[in-house]
Amino acid sequence: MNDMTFHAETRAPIPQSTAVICSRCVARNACLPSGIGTLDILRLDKLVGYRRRLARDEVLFRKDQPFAMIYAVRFGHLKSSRPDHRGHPHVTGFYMAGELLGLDAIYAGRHACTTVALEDSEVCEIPYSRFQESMHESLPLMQRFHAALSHEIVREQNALLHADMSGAERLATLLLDLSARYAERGYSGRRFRLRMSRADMGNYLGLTIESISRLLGRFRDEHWIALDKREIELLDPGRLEALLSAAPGEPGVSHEEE
Amino acid sequence: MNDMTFHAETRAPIPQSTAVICSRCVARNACLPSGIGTLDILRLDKLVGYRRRLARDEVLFRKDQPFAMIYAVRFGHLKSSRPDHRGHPHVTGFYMAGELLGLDAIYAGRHACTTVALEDSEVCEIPYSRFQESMHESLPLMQRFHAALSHEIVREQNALLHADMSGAERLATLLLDLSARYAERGYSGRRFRLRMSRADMGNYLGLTIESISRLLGRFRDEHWIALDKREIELLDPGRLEALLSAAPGEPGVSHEEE
DNA sequence: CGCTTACTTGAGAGACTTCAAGAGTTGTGG
DNA sequence: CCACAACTCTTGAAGTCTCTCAAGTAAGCG
Repeated sequence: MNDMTFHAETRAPIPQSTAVICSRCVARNACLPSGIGTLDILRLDKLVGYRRRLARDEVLFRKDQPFAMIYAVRFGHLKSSRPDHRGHPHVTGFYMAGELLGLDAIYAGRHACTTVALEDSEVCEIPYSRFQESMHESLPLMQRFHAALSHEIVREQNALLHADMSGAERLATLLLDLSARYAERGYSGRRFRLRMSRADMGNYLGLTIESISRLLGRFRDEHWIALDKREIELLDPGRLEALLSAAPGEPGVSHEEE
Repeated sequence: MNDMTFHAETRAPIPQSTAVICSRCVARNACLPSGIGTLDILRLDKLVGYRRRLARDEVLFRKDQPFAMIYAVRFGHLKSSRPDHRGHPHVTGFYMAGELLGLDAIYAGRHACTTVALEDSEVCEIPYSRFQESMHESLPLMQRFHAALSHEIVREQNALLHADMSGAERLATLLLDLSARYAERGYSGRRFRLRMSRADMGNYLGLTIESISRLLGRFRDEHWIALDKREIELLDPGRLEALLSAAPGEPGVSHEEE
């Protein structure tokens, strides 16, 4: 449960940059090094010379800032948000070890969202222009990056499916998504800590904080989850999945087509 | 109004493949050739040797099909959809001239959505492996492609902001988005034809067909739009934008931050 | 230990959905 | 070329879900 926790005695002045080696990174299997050869990992090592520590609530980059770096999460958790049409911030995603940040900035040359640390975290800085040169030299590296970009598109599409889901379904989706991502990283997908506030969850899912609270309470009462503050245990993941697959009166058959 | 209309006498047997020249394509400014040099456009020409015609309702590719090509829309309109957690298809986007299709397939090597033509349309086929080789040779081409991928991420994020919007706001967003994309392409952003059914609009926005119908009716009654079947004219785009920027009792100031 | 922040819980209001029916379009075959 | 069938869209009424408003409790931080 206390897996990915990072204890910082100080919160303000934190060492800024230290050398890093991808091939030994705990996040390597979820990150750019995944699936590429030793030679290309060495290339990454030279590229990713520095990492950056962030205290909780510290901003990694702000919307509209000029784009220069992409970032890979080493440990900790971050959230991205961008103003909606009303100017209110809307959470667009949560990020954990191995995931890439800043990809949405390539298009316009400026960051499309603001990203802050949900807890003390560390990210690798990858200068984008040098990264481009490396990709130009290494086809596998380029392919790996394209896959990462494509993956991000698919993830956004998944989030898009929330549109006509009920509150319970949306919350179940988030819990199962987090669970799967922890499991992918070798952590428990059954017990984990919700790094974000109820407000962030609600904002991300398009629900109010009160609805989140009530839904979590309902899930707890149904014994689908156990809950203690932000510690959560999925007692019956199957029921959560069932929430999604079967609608009232509908079989869970996957018939697509328009 | 009849701008992008394509008349096909026959609907079943359609010529499948013809040579194409990017530098003369009407969609070039919205497509891959945009912003790259003449030399690289020639490179694209050699790459994009063939195009494919689609009759209305014809499937371009299906979810889970092996990924081999990306596609660029020459003319016409298409929609992508993927099954939601209930197995019902959910529209993930509408595509028009110059836009790229199939980007979400790079990650898994299989298409993540099913894409069909909303009307008679034509797309360019770009063999992905050969495209990769070209990008490996040409840095500008690679950069252009990264921008396209990043753009797609931003677009998905925009759609994601729908989460806590009212039905009226969602519909206004779609109408203004379509309007802007037509304007970008040199067509009227004020009068255009809705290529998709009310059902598709509702599905995309997470609303029922009845809600779409009622909302369009309300917009018409308020004289914000004129409507005749699927022909629409934005009589007062400012009011539609106002719907989005100012919430009941809220100034439209853009204060971000968590 | 007191204040701020995070979360929980309750009651009423509003928005969208669901169910149901009807009108308008489009396409096809006689 | 018209008539019927299928499909798309519109409109109405009741129901449900989530939001809004309002306290109140618990936890974290100085």
